[in-house]
Amino acid sequence: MEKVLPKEFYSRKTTIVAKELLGKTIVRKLGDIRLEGKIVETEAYGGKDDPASHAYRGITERNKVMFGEPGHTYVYFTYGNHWCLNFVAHEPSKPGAVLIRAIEPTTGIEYMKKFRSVSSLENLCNGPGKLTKALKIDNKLNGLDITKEGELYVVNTEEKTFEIGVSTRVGIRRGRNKFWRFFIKGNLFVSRVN
DNA sequence: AGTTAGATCGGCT
DNA sequence: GCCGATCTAACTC
Repeated sequence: MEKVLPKEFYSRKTTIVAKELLGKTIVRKLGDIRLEGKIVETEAYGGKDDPASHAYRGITERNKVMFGEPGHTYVYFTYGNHWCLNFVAHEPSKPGAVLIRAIEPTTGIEYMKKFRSVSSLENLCNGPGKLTKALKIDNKLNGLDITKEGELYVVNTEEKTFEIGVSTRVGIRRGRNKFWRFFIKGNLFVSRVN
């Protein structure tokens, strides 16, 4: 049996969860198709303390899941054609979510390539908009419980030792002073090197 | 190798 | 209206 990460895993400080998610495996089920990838890059987004976060200005129809139960997805649309995948993770009564920025594809690679119409493995999932397309993730998966074995969940894969890199976040205007981006050092599938 | 336009949705200083 | 937690394709150098 698989060890699905429980709700308690996500019920901690958002930055801690972002770091802890590195090396874990995302499982995406599409009927009989099974897609998997190892998380190699994440970013933490907070609440009132974080001007870069959607939750900064309080609760809205779009961001309300960031204020809800940890261990659910927050999927949103941006720049006209891109979906971004987040996992809700925070301490009680504080909003927060972890943006999945890159994964290393491990299972179902041929399907992912087809969904993205690219042939290069390195460029398959090395960016937030790319991995959602490869895994066929869109707003239908918003608010999904990822602590249960369903269409999408995260399993605790073998602990391997790796060095964690830390940097400022990517592609934001405000909140550039925070070092809330985490990635596996030296991993080929990280979206960019700082 | 590096830069730029275009795509085109939803939530707001 | 406008701008964003982006990516691709199509250009130029």
